[in-house]
Order: sequence, then structure tokens, then C-alpha cells
Amino acid sequence: MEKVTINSVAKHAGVSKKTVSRVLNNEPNVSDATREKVQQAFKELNYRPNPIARGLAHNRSFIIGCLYDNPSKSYITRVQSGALEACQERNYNLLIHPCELRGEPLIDNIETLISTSRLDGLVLTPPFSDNKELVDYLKLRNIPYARVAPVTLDDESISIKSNDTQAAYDITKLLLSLGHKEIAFIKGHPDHSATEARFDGYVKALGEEGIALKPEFVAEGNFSYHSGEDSARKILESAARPSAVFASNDYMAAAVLKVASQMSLKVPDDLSIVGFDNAPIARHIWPGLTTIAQPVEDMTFRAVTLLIDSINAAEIENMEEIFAGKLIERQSTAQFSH
Amino acid sequence: MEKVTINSVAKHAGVSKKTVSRVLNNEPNVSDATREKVQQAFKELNYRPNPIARGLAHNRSFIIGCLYDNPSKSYITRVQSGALEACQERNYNLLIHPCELRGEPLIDNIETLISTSRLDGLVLTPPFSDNKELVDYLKLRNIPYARVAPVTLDDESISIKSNDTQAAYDITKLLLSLGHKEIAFIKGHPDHSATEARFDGYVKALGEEGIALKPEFVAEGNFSYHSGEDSARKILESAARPSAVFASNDYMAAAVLKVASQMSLKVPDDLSIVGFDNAPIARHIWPGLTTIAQPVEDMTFRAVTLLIDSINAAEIENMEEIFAGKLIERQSTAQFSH
DNA sequence: ATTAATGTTGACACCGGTGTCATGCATCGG
DNA sequence: CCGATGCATGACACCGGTGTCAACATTAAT
Repeated sequence: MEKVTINSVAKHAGVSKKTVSRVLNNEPNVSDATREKVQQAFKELNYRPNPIARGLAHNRSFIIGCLYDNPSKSYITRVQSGALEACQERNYNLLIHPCELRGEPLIDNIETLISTSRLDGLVLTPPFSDNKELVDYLKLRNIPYARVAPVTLDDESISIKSNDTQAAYDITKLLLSLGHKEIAFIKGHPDHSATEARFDGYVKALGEEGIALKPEFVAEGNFSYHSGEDSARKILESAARPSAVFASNDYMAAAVLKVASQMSLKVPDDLSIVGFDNAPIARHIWPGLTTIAQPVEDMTFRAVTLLIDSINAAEIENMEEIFAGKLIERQSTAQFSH
Repeated sequence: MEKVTINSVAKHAGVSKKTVSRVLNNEPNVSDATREKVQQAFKELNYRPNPIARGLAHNRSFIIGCLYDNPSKSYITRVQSGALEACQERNYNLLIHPCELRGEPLIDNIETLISTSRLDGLVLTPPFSDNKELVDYLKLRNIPYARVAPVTLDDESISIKSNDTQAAYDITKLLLSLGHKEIAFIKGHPDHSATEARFDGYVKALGEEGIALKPEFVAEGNFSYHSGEDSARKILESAARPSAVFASNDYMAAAVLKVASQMSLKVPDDLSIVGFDNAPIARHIWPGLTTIAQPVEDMTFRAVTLLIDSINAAEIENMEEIFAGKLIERQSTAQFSH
């Protein structure tokens, strides 16, 4: 297997390196005849440009980093899948970088990541999307970035938002329309700003119905299955049991279902449960969870696409797009029966 | 932020580029005084070598590719997590490459991957670990690779095996020891060779107990939740219902649980269920699944570590290691009650 | 003291591309 | 018919490292 470089192609086609490079990059000012000749040589030699050399010349790596710290594996694979697709379309590579928000000093970690890998850009997923310190650092260092699902932090940058508040409002409204009045809520991780957004939607829906917020019906979770169990116990074992529980994500909702089963409560007859995210578990358990499906892949795909395009554009343009979640009804919700 | 190259360091330290490079790579034959001086300059300038330039000079990318086609997202994240850790330890990057075994021509796909990304090595996860065509191609092209959990294909290469047959034997033995005699089995995807390995363990355990294999108790699944549902229906609706079901993975086992619930069969009182893999779902549903935990992260970590080391060693050495699975008992299994 | 062996260092080409600029040639307006 | 303009092409330096080899300094052996 001979090594085929730009030199061999040039020799084969009887032109200079530079002309080959021009054809490669679709630059103008190459005669049709020459272009033809060179492309013929590409085929005959089965030439593939070396991305490393190209990267060196451009001082670019053609690598996009994807930063995450999220307990949900299915969320991560969905993020990756969207990001990967966008990268492949643009001939970039994806470097995944799991990283604990509360672990070693974040900025040092990112500093090392960037300087050793020479990333061309970074995609931030929650909870990093709302991390001011990080965003400020990236701006200072002039590293292009895009944010997926930011909530609180407003910032001139590429951001792909979801409307968690609206979706949480919708799903709460569903419970209300089924006749539920006593609806408990399990919050997510305080570091994720989606946590407050979802809670806000819940509060708003209750408020419109004139239902007061009961503190004993609000539990502090952290998106993990385990925290869902604890919260569920606290809520379901209280004197006045609610007739429905809204957990801020599907893992915690699944945990509520488990605790309910252990307490011999029938879902949905004795208790309605709704989750959020439409994680695989939502349809893998019985009864299936009523939840909100978010277009995670699409959001990340879009974020990475915009990021790469902005890197290659003469000037960086900042965009903001909103993707809507969709209510999915399964078997975990039913009419309130007294 | 000035660009700090090897030249600036050399100038700063008053030595040649080459000497800086020597210190960088811990080469011998540098005097202590000089080494000191250069390291001082590293610190003062906060120098980070450019991996791209280094890659070009070495004709290496310092990137390891991870090939997978697996419906289980949790399996993939576990694989990734082990691979990532190994890469980070050795200063390599990880490129993830999802790829359908039955999609576009596999070899073409890999050909493109390798020639555009210049991977230094490839980790194969099931079902690719046993793909002869692929392995032959990699050998031909002289691409280092390591195989995670291969079963059928024997081949001089780095391979990290698990003993699926033994583990399946163990878990079947558990059911037998609980008094179950009518044990159904749901097979995995025919492309994965673990499918046969697990089945073999089941057959062997039954055989030792003198129990004949009943064809109507063996269903063909494909590891997906959905196939588990279909198989479960077929098995549970048959005239002579088994008292236990062994599904080749946890997703299918979860599906069995769902179907059982829909049929008002109590688990584990009326039906014991065991799975395989110890996927998150195994402990996220109620009752929790008795299953086999595989050290997936460890296996991949080891595979990647060996791969990188063999790439950097003068001569490639082939190794084979076996990692054992562990039986985990949860609530989905109980004594057979007549 | 002389020679040989060993350790330390730098000049220079090279990895495989891209950017800059100069050059040659054809076309065009006056 | 000539200079101006535009297009096609190639020579060459450069990106930031590493390999080769020669030069020089030092030490050991005779």
C-alpha cells in the first residue's frame, strides 16, 4: 500500500502541488482541463488528503469538543448522536469530554483540554450551558462555542434553547384536566437551570387554576433515580397523599413508580405519574410514562452545525433558536377517581 | 495570548529546537543543566506542544477509533467511559464511530473512516469483534486493533474476553437451585456471537440437571426491548407456561416483566425472570432484575490500554485476557412455588 | 599524550498540506 | 499595436514539530 500524497498526485497529473491543492479545495481559477486531469489522478491513485497536515497548515484541528456532565446515559448518547451527525456532514471529528461540574477546577480542566487537543470549538450541554465562569473563559480565550438548552444565562452566542417552562406547563395542565388537584412535584438537580424552568411551568399551571402551592408536595431531587426514590417516599408517605406526581425527569418518575409499587399503590388508578425527557425507560417500564419528548438529537445537531459554520464564516454570527418539546401520553396517567 | 511554539521556547532557553524536542520527549542524552533550563522555559511560557504538528511529524494522529453498533445506550456509554479513561491516561483522543453492521458496505465505511481520520488504532466492540471480514481487512491494511468481548473468532490479536457461557451457566444454575424446571430462554441478536455463548451456558446447565431442551421455550429475540415483548408473549401465552424466563439481556428481561404485568402475572411469585448485563434498567424497574454484571468499563479500558501500548511498542504483541461476570440477585427471582 | 568511545548539541531536511506572490499568457479597449 | 486587466499556474516559504547526521566536548583506555 503506497503512500499517496499531494506530491504523487501532482507528479501523476503533471502539475504543481499548489494546483492539486486548488482542486482539492474547489478554489476558482483552475482551468477545466487541469481540474479534470487532477481529479482523474485522484481517482487513479485513490488519493485521500491527510487531515493532520491540513490541520497543521490551517492551524486547525477540525475537532469539535462536546462537554457534558449528566447522569442520564440516554441523554448523553442522544446528544452525541446529534453532534456526530453534524460533524460527519462537515468532515469534522467529535471529541467527547465528560467532566464533573463540581470536580477538579473546571477552568483548569478545560484549559488543558483545549491546549492539548486544539479544539476548534466546543459544544456545551447542561449544566455547562449556563455556567457563566466557563462562558466568560471561552470568550476570553476566543474559543467558539455553542450552547445546548441554556436557560438562565443570556449571552451573545449560538444557543439552541428548549422551552422547558412551556412543556412543564403543558404536562401539568394535562394532569389538571384529568381532574387532579393534589399534584406533587420532584425537582431536578439545582445545578441544572432546567430545574427551575420546569418548576416554573408547574407553578404557573397550578396558579392559573387557583391552586396554592403546597410546600410538602415539592421535593428536592437531583435527576438521579435514587433521589427520585427518596423524594417519592417522602411524598407518598405523607399524611395527605397527592393523586399525581410530576417528576422533573423520567428516571425520577420511574423511581416514583417503583416506590408506588412497593406501597401497593396502583398506577395510574391510585396515582398518576408524569416524567420529562422521554428517556428510553419511559417506554420500557409498565405502565409507560406520560412525559415530554425533547428533540435532543435535533437540538445538538443544529448547535454543532451552526458552530462549525460560524467557525468557517468570515465573522462569527450569533443565533438563538428554540425547539419545542412534545407531550407524549402513555399509561401512567388517568382520570382522577375519587 | 501569544502563540508559544517550540521556537519561542528554544529562543527563551537559549538552545536549539531539537534540544527542546528532546526534553519534551524525555529522550536521553540531554545534560541535566540543559534539561532544567528548558523545563524552566516551559513553565515560564506556559508551553503546550501542538499535537497536530507532532502527529504530522510522526505520521500519527494519536486518535483511537471506537467502533460500535449496539442498541443499548447504556452499554455504549460504559464502553466509551472505559475507552476514554484509557485514552486520557495515554494522551490519546477517542473518536467514536457508530456504524451499522448491516448498513452501507462495512469495509467501505471503515476505509473512509481510516483514511480520512488517520486513526492509529481501532477498538472493536460486539458485534464487530467477531467480524472476520473486518478483522481481515484491518490486518491487510496493517491497522492495529483490539477486540472487546469476541466469542467465536479466534485470531492473533489483542482480545479482552468475557466468559458469557460460564455466566449464563451460573445464572441458569441459580434458577434450577430455586426449584425451577421449566425455564424459557430468549435469544439475542444472531449477529452477536454472545447470543450463542449465552445460550450454550443455559443448555449446559439444563443438561447437567437432565432436563431436556424444549423448543417451544426458546424464543428468537434480538436484544431489543421490542423483540423481548414479542418473545415474552409467545412464551407466556403458550399452553404450558414456564415458571422462569432467562432473557439474554436486561432490556428483553424488562420487556418480559412488562408483559407479565399486563397478564397479571406476579413477579417473582408466579414467574421468575433473569436478565444479563446489569444495565441500569435492571435496578430501575420493580422488581429489580437478577442478572449478570459485566465489567464493561474495565474490559474496554484494558483493551484500549493494551492497544495503545502495543502501538508504541517496537513490536506488536498479542494478548488475550478474560474478565469474569458476576451474578447479581435482585427481586425478580424466587423459589419455585407450585 | 594520543586515540577511541561516549555524551551533548545543533543544522537541516522532512512530514503533507496551504498562503503569498511572481510569472506567463490570453483577451480587451483605445 | 500597446499597455492594462484578468486568469491560470508554479516556486517557495511556512505551519510546529521530529529524524538524521555531523560536529564538538568529555571521558576512558592504552
